[in-house]
Amino acid sequence: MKLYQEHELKIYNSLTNQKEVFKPINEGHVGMYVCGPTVYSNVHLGNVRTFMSFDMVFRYLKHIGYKVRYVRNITDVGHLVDDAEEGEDKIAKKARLEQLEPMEIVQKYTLDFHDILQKFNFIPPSIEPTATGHIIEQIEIVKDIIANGYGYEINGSVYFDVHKFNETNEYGTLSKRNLEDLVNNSRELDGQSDKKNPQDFALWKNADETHLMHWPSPWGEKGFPGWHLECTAMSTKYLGKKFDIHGGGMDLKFPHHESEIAQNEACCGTSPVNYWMHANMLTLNGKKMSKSTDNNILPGEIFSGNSKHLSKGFVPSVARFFMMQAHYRSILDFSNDALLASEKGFYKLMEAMKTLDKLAPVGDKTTFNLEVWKRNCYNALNDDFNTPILIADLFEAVKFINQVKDGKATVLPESLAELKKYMHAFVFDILGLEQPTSGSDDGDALSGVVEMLINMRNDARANKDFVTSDKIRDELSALGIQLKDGKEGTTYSIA
RNA sequence: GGCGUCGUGGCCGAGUGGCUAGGCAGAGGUCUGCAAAACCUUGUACAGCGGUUCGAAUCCGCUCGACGCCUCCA
Repeated sequence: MKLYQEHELKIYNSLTNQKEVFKPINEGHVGMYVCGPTVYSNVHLGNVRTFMSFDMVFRYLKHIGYKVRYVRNITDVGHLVDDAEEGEDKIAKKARLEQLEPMEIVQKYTLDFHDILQKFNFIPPSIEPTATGHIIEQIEIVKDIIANGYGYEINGSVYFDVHKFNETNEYGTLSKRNLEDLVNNSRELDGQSDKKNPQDFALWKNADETHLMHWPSPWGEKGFPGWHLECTAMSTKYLGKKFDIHGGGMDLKFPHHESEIAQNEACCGTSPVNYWMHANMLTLNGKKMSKSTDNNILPGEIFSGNSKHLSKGFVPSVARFFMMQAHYRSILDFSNDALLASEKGFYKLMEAMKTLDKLAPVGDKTTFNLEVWKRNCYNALNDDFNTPILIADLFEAVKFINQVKDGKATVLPESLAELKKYMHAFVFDILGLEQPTSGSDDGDALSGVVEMLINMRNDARANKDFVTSDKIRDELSALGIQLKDGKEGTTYSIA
């Protein structure tokens, strides 16, 4: 089902720094890899934004008819705390600090990660492989890289020879750096290194006595893989030596993604990815989030409102809507005020969706150009997934829906069905928003009680007993139930 | 120090060589017993200074400012 074939999907490719028409390697299929979290602490909000952007990409690709294999890994070993020789594995360090087995840490934070993403209404990826589950594949790749002359072994560790690689290939194509600059601008790192050059990176590390996670390899009894290696191993295994889309946060461009390219070229003879996509950072009150300076907020704190940065809690879809109102390649600043404004807009949209579901066709023509509107929506998404523009178009439809409700516009049955179909697709399927649960759905006791009070209030109003009617309205309002008097009678919503 | 991104109306946030972004807030109106909601009307923004152009907020240069990466981070 190619819904809008005549308007091609364009993706901004970080490799070329321009928008390119998307052409998958295999017609009708898309392979997409996104670097997942290192599960050594609670997933943080910026991380969520990145994954949310790709969740939307995943949703849209599926919507326009692609069969998508979406791989998002879990890094559960190998991510060093720093790049110096004394660097410690993040998982291992946390395990030591919390006095837990490394795999307990991994389990704890993997559960947290899944819990948070589920609350944000993410669609799970097709495959969610772990680094520890692919040690053999990683060792094989290291062997290939050594065999091809781009890796060297020293004291049980194996490093990637960036300088050697640069003689035959080009290192730095993605991050637009050249090796010479890297050499000249490398910071001096403390600690002596086995590396030939500071630019080299670890493929396999020898594990010392204190290391809890280790595996046997051709280079020693105890060792563990380097961070960049897992993504090469897992993307190659599940998507092939060359695949369509690779995503991740902007900050992974260098060195992580750059190294992935080098590894892939070194072991497979080809650059791994056709379209590199990088999501931009989320700042908090204008500054980068950082755990060390407490300019930081956890996703769970948004829901509870239990943060000094927030005046109240917000349902997950509000945060999702807020993020979708910005383009994924723009820096987005998270703040209480911005969230409050988004919340209002979000509920306006959700109210319109409820209205739409109940709307009946009226009149002998449709006073809204559905075709143009639909095309605008698809054009927005096809233009590098421009969700802010899509949302602006959605509000055009909201206006129309409310006008029909108020008898100021008309809609034919087929147009209404079409509008419902596409509004649902855009709002729920693609943006991934969710209608907040409220008691206004029929059936439960609360709605019966509210209906009863509405009837009592309307009786009072009919008798001009406004003291009573206002009392009912005000007290319901205090309980978070807001009454709305419309032409068709009184409705209500629960905050 | 090197590389890069960005600076839009009260706020958030798109876009762009000439044509309405949108949301929130504000103002006026319709509706209402009064509200709320909804609807209608309303805002002549694009850091500063030069340059290119018939025309620039959009292209170029410089200045100032913010931010990011270069070092674990999405």
